Amino acid sequence: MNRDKQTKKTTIYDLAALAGTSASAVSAVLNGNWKKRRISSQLADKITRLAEEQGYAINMQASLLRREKSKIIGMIVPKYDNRYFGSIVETFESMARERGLFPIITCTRRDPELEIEAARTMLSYQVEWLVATGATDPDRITDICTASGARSLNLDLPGSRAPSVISDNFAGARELTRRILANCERKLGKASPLLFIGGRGSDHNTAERVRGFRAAHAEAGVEVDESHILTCGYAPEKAENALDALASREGHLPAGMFVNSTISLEGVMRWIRRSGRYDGRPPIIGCFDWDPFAALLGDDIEMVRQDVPGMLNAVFDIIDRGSSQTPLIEVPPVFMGSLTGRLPQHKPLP
Amino acid sequence: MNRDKQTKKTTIYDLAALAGTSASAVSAVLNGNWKKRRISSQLADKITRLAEEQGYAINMQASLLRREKSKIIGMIVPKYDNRYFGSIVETFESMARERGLFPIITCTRRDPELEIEAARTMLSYQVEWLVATGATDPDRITDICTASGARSLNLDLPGSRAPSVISDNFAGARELTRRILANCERKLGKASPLLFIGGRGSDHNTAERVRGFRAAHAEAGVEVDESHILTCGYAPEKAENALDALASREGHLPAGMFVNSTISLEGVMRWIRRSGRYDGRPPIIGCFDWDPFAALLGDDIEMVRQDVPGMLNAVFDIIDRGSSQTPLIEVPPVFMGSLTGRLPQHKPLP
DNA sequence: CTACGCCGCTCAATCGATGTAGCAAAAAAT
DNA sequence: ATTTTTTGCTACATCGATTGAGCGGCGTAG
Repeated sequence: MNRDKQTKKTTIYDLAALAGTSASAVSAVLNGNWKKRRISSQLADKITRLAEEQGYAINMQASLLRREKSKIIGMIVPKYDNRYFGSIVETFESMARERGLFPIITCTRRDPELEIEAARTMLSYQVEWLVATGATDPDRITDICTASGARSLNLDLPGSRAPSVISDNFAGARELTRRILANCERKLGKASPLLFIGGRGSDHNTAERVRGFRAAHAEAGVEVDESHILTCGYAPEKAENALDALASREGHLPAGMFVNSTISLEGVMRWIRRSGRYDGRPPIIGCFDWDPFAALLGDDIEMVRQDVPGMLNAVFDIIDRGSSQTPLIEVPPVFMGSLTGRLPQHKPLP
Repeated sequence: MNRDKQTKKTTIYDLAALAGTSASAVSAVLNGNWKKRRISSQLADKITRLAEEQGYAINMQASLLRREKSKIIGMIVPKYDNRYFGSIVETFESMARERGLFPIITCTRRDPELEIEAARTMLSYQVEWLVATGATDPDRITDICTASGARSLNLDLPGSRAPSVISDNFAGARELTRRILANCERKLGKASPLLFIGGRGSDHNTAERVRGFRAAHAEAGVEVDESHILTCGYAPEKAENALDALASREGHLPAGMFVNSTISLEGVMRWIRRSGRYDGRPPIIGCFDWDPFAALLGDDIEMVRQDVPGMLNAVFDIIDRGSSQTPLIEVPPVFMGSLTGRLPQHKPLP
């Protein structure tokens, strides 16, 4: 066990040699159960000091190989480039760390292949839990995890074989639509049917939001124009193209819009600027998602903010309890003005 | 080596038993060097098929413990909540994966303690490289890495003991300032000294940007007002507070502003709305950083976009070459209109 | 004076994958 | 027919940390 200072890393065997003791003692001291193993505090101190001096860092690979629990928790996310997912990832990381778990996160760029590959890779690293955020095929991921003895959990988009935590898309969308309709009425004298743009028609969230959109129209006695429901996908360009197509086939454009995400809103805003079709009388806009700058764009653009801390509290509740049911938890989103407060923080551990 | 189907994971020993062969053969087949080890293709096929059937996933902890290289690459970032860092992380991940490296990323919330702790944790996981993004004390991280035989590399903020890849802050800020001054002149008839807001006076980037800011003023023959250089920190609230303080002590506010990041811009925009001090004649704004919505805010808010793909190309050039010099690489940022194109993608591997 | 227990530690097996060394059988060379 | 080479595989040590079992020595009770 002779090692060059620079090249090789210090191991417990090196420390044992230096301290004139055994590797077991060093291990026991450094992982904190030296009391249980009846190591004297003199020896403990000596070993601790030596470890410090030598800049010892445990080899997790070795440690995890031996232990039964890895304390690693994985998350896959579609993108990092908006506030919603950014905030999910940041909150997830700090809540995981609070619990002594090591978070590993991977961005799958909305690529179904990559989602599966990422899940497999994470299982190779022995994750105990995998949180699949906005996954295209959550049940597939659940199956892969189950086969490897890991637990999985869906966030943002629900699956049927693992617990799912999502926004209350129906109620959120209904309330958002109400507000846009009210703004229309206030500004234009009367409520007129809105445009729905963005999202995939096939995904649960978009379907629920369309349902809320319809419900609010029905309440207000306004008839929905079916050709104005444009679930064209999430990318900004897709929204732009959809609007181009709509504008070229219709002379009259809707006075108000329900935009299904900030990603789509990016395309919508660009199109409004570029096309000049709304010059003078900008459309009344509501967006299912929040962004600090987007919130400042119009005079009163309505934004629903998904309650990220609330959703992650629910996620970690499930993890902490380790329950094996598969509930669908719907967290109400929050309505907030552009200049007012912030979301509550996630609740710290007791 | 008898295992319950559900609870325990399949290992190469299980597969060996099923195939009636040895663990070495299984290992050789599954990691692809069975030709070299002279395993017959019949056996290889059989093992591959069995692995597939059993849903075998390699135990990376065991594999990495045995191998000399981990192929793990770490990155620490201050925040996920803006486009700059989001894009850095996303590009980093995909470039790492292209090279067969496994990226692990941690967000340190601009907390110096957490930076160090995160670095140590990553070293425990045997990272071969650690990219410290926007670190408060990059050299400390370099030292910790060196002590463990890992390489490190600074991104966004430079250090002195490891290679650093940063934006060309001086030239970028000078050009941005020129443009803001030109916009002032165009709109107001004459160029007047600008306000500089955001960033930490102590950090390299802010210092360089202030230098560029001064250089452009000097070129234009405009004198800088020293009391209008507000390096108040990055958080939105800090910018708001600084503007409050400025407004309460001065009657006349600057006609134009150089905002040091989108984070600070968030506070600046909120303040402008809230205070009403600029009603009617909004300030001419330039921002050192880019955000799609912020770009749409004013009529022509100037934004410099840091060349993230370019910076990460430089980062991975260093990693690929494995050179041990410590250069400071300054990547020119890009000026782009709010409605025009996108940054070039990172260059794929040959 | 023996017996029993506690203290403070060490030994050695183990986790799963890897790779070197080596072995038996078949094929090729002499 | 014997030697050499090649083929196709197995045995075993190894990576570093963990942990159950166990072992001397000392103190104390009987």
